[in-house]
Amino acid sequence: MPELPDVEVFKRYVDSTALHQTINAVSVKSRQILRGVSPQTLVQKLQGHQLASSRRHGKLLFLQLAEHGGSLVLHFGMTGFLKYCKDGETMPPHTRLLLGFAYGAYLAFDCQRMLGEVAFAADDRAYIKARGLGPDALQLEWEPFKERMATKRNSIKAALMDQGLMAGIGNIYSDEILFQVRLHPYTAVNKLSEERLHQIYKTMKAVLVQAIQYQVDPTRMPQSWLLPHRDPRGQCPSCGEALVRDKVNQRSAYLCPHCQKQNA
DNA sequence: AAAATCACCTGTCCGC
DNA sequence: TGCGGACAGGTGATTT
Repeated sequence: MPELPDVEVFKRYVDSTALHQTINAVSVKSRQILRGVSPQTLVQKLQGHQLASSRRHGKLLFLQLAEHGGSLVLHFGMTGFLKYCKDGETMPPHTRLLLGFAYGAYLAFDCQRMLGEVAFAADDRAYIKARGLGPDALQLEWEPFKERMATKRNSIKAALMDQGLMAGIGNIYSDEILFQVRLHPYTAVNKLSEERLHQIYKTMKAVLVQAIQYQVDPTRMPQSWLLPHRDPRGQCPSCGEALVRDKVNQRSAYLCPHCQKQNA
């Protein structure tokens, strides 16, 4: 679930629910998801403070404390999500971190597979740099996009998902972008014309922006998109041919063998 | 230096 | 019905 559009939806969810409330309880349910911070330190940094603002970079969500107090950093792995629970609502089943607010509400970070991470950053920019992340995919301009792609020789799908090149795109949305530009995921980046690369860039932006507008819900997305059909038994919404599941970088890549030819 | 491979977790679904 | 294995929208460390 949690690629750039998903995390953006999480950000807006937090913005509309959990900001500007004093945190009066911090509960680490699974130490294992903490990255580079002890439970004690996390409690000390958060307890008695408020989440003042939020910022997303790629798939990372920074929940910023007021007055240079640093940020709680959330990475959602493959199964992470947030749930703001009002008084009486039960927390989700795999809650790993729980922030309790006044009046009984709380914010739960649920992460079934434990591949998510909770960290603390004194400085967001420094943290992003230390993690080796490239620019956010929605902030990246065409020229730097082109220059960064020019250093790559591997497949276009792997390049789109390379978080060091740019941050935010994962397996699902790389498939969607490549479907919409009718390009085979194996295609080598250095075989692409500048014109083709520009199409990819424009499509990437459009897909990410629209996915957020659709609340990352495939049932709201146009039937002409790949996502609503991205299933082993799915059919291409353009030509009706059966979709194929292939492997790129150990990940499942869905594509239409008729519409997405290499060298096209 | 970049690209491929494996490892890390939990839960579900598929095929024999 | 039962069980092993593949698979799931993540990344990091290690090897090539």
